Amino acid sequence: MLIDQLNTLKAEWDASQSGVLSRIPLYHQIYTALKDAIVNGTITFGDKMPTEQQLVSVFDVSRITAKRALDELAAENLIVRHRGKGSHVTYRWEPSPVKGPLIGLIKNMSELFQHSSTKAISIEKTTPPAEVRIELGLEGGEKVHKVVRVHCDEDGEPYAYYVSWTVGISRGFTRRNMQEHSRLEIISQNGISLTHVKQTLSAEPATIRVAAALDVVPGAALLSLTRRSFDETGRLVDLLHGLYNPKRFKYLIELSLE
Amino acid sequence: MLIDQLNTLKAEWDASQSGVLSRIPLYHQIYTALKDAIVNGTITFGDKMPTEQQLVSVFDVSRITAKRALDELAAENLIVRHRGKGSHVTYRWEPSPVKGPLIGLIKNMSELFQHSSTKAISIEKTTPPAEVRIELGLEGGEKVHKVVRVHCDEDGEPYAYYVSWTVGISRGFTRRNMQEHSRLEIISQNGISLTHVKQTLSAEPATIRVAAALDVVPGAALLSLTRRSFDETGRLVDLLHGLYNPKRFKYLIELSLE
DNA sequence: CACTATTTGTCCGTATGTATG
DNA sequence: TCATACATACGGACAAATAGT
Repeated sequence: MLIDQLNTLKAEWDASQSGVLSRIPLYHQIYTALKDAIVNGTITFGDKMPTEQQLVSVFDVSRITAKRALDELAAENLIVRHRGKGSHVTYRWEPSPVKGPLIGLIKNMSELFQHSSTKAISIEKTTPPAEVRIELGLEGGEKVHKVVRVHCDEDGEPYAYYVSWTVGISRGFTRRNMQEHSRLEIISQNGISLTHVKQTLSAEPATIRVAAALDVVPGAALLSLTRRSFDETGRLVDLLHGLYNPKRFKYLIELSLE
Repeated sequence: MLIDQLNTLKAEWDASQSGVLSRIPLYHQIYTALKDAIVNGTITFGDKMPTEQQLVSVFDVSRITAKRALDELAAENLIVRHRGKGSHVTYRWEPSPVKGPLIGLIKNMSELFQHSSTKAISIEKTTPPAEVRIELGLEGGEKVHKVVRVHCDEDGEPYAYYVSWTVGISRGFTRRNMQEHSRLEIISQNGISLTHVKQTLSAEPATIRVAAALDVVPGAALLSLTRRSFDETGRLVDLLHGLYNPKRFKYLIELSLE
């Protein structure tokens, strides 16, 4: 490992020495910094790790602390340590190919629908929670269509979890019908034309329920999409909340600049 | 605070009890869970906090640990504590779902730049990790410009963490210059015209370093953006990886349908 | 008014983990 | 390896303020 690479690690380490990080043990912070460099391929197989003395001088810690950081890497078989020779990386980095469906704007939605299978978990007419009720402009006990779905890719692996609330639907929201037609098609069949859409993308941790459906651990980071669809009068008729497994799904935006 | 709200917190806490988080003190983890509930408005002004004994039984910790979590909240003036009465929330939550800036397509970038302050953590020429090296088509030891930045909103709260790798830059990547000009402007000044951009949006958990910079818990779900910028010959010249705190930042897409 | 349960404040001792020199 | 210091976490004990019976 080059000394300036080490200084780079130190610089970023210094910049983040506030808040939560200060509560984490020093040796573990150094261990993490070095581990990141190894698993990212910045230091590759066979490279020499910084010596304990280098870590002592660069990170300004005691030798025991530096030693422990390296020991933990050795315990994970990321490096090997030899007296007189130093520590060397044994982890072989391999590029991870990106797979899974990519989605762009809403036009691609129907295409996406063809290349993936949808499983409706629940279709019901019920009273929405307060947040949703206010957004849809509903009275107290009014019921609307709630649909929970899971999308799977070609291999049958789940990658998306949807919860949607739709007002003004009188027919078509049946399990059989939703296997053949997309939700937007059914809304259109009910005489509602959606003219305006607002989407926000964000991220949120997986709840236990969603984690089980998407085959991830609870608390895992998920890409989240909130789509508000308005009709020609500007009324919100459809509220969609989508959660995506980032391993199997990415949101692609491609643009040319002039 | 209702007991089932507390159990919800505990469930989320359990879910994230793997990996990095376990190195953070118990009292601080509980403190964070409660603080999130307060600043998110789950528990609002005047509400009663869980008692020390409730925390003890729900989180299965000693009273000292539970007490310290509440004491830290009191030290931040988020709650007040009284003998015999319990602890009550003094923080007034205002319902602004998105405090930070909203961003759409790349045209808004310069505008975004004006409404937020940028802090460059490190600017240097170094050898990138293998992943980046392959994408940029570099030989083994070649060095490129690496810039790590943090964006803050009007209140000075950090909401974005950027790491960028740029090839073919000979001048202008200095700390002073980057305070006045955006990175894309400097690239343009170097005679490189970016004609094509590919962006993918995804989600990933915060590393301890990023967590510290963005003032979130390690492992928290972050919105991630990867932007690949190409010049007129189709060569990748800039690789940007952005991480956004979803509490302060959402990616808005607004479209009209025909 | 006393009595009691609740809830926080303060103190003790002990064990373990972290970090230095 | 040793001695030292500090932080974390546990269990327990008692005191003091509050609210209800």
